[in-house]
Amino acid sequence: MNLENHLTSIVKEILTKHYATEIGEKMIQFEKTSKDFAGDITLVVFPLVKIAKKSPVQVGEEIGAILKNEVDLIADFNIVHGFLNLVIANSYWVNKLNEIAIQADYGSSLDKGSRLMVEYSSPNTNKPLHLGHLRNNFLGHSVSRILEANGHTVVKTQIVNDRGIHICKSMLAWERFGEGETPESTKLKGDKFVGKYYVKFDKVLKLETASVIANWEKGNFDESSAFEAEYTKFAEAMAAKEDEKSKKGLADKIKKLANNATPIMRDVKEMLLKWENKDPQVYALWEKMNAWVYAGFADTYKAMQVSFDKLYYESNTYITGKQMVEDGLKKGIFFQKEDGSVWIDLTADGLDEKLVLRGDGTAVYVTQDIGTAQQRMQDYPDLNGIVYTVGNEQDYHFKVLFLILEKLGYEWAKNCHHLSYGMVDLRNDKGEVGKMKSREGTVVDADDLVNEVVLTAKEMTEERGHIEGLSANEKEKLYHLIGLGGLKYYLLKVDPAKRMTFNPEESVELNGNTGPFIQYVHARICSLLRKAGELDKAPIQENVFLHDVEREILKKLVEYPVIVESAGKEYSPALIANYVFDLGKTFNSFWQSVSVFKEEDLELQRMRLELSRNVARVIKSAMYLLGIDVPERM
RNA sequence: GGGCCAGUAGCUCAGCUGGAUAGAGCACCUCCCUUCUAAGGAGGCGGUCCUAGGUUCGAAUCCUAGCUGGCUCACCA
Repeated sequence: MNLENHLTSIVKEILTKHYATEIGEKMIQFEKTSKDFAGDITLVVFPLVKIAKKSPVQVGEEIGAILKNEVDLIADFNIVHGFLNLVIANSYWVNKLNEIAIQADYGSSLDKGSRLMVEYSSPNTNKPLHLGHLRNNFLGHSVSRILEANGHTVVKTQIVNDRGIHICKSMLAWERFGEGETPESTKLKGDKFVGKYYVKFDKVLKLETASVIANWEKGNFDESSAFEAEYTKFAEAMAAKEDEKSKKGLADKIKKLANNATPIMRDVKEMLLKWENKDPQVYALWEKMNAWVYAGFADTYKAMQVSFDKLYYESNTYITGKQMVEDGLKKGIFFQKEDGSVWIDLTADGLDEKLVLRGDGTAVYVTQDIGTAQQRMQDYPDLNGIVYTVGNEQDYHFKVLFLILEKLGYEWAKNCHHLSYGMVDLRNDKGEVGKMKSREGTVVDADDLVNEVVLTAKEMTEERGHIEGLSANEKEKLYHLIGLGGLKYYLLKVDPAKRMTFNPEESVELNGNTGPFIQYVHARICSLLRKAGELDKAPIQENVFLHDVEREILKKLVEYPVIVESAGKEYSPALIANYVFDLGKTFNSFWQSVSVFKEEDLELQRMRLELSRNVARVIKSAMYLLGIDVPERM
């Protein structure tokens, strides 16, 4: 039982007896003692003032005296305003250290949880991974480990977005403009190679769109008569508007219309249709280009040190989705419009009507998501829920998806959770903050960034010169461990729900609230333990003297399992990151002010080594939950 | 326009199930390596917690209204 619960029941009993009236648990509020005052835990006396009918200070004095007298655990107390600060006996903390020291997986829950699936990454196979994917991958990977630490069995997965109009775009561009070149012939990484053709398609599309609009403006609708009526409507509305915002909105609508009227768009739609009909030529092209992309992704995932247990492919699950939509249509859950498109009406739930199948019968995004969920449940019958690590621009999408699954009658729909995270903004040289835009070339490529942080780690480490004696191979591993650890920590320390600003200099920083700072604490402790040699495993005597900073460290160690639990409940690696930084900082303060080997009292020396050893264990464990390795020297 | 999210130090962020004088890191300024790794430590400077009301013994935290920024409401994914 933790200290707070333990004290709550004791205090409740004593006060009920003393004041001869029932004291509710809600009236007994504990909180951490402010570091400006002596004490380990603080009772807020305000709620008790009414019952005792005395001033807060008097009530505090009274209760403090009773507790000190009757409870061994409480060594001393002091009152500041309405706060009763309690000093817990040293022996309590020392015994806690002895308990922690013999627990194998300290911090992990002993309860058997359920089986969960965590989806993350889920890239499109038409362009390389970028900074946004890094946040996604690190989050998903870390949350998987945090859930495991909470007793769950986790299946790490992704849905590979390997089909759809966007994939056909790079295929068409390569077929038309590629002249047979390959990743091998160009020495480009496969994902980068395919991404190049996606960009090429976009360029051609823009040119064609511009020419379509130019024709329309001249009243020339030869090949796009179907668009004439709609265009005229928008154009007239635009001429009537005065303000820039409305004008721009209408201009965008015209652009979208013109997009769809371009020859290249018509061709790519035809290609998608062919693909869904398994046209052999289109299918072979698709397989070839996807293979290039997967080879590229594999390298990136390896460098990022993330992994998956099971992969799902949209190209496979969208069929299940389509079948489910057809079944749902028969059951009356969906309805069909005149043009053959299929919809679901969610207006009764405060949402809109939502398309689930296009007029030409092809699947949309949500169609395959429905199928994917169903397939996962079939593959893992004991699966209790799915966690989707996807950016917050899709909040609405997941509301819709979960609601559709519920309406289709799936019980497990209510256990699905959208782990929504904010986008990563960039800060440019001028200090302006903005989104990544591929058009402006401000997309931060995942491979480039990983290479850069590793290189910085190498330079910094060589400068320090702490690692003489390591082999070249060991050194390379260390640079990777430090660089990547720094990057992961940088992206994980922020609350997932919040959008964050990416600052290139800060992401490779080694001082302050950073991954390497924490890794360094671990390396220092390892150095200390190497010098100490074999430790005596006997429990520490409970009457040893404790410095304030040592008590602080012990309090933090005791807190660790609570942090792991709330990180699991909130799907938040940031809680772990902040905790472990705080632990490291406190330990550094101890390191600086308290010597281990100069201490003449051997029991004290033993306690300090044991304390240090367990700090290192918790750091290693917490960093593992973040997906970060810690070195023994750096 | 409807819905969702956010606004805390010069910058990046904690704190938000109401509690003490609102905390870290970076940046800037002082000190501390003959001592277990200075990728460190000790201290200083720095705040209308977006604004205005309200609830409360007590509000950065809860409620209401407004302001600012973002996302979303596609036969895109």
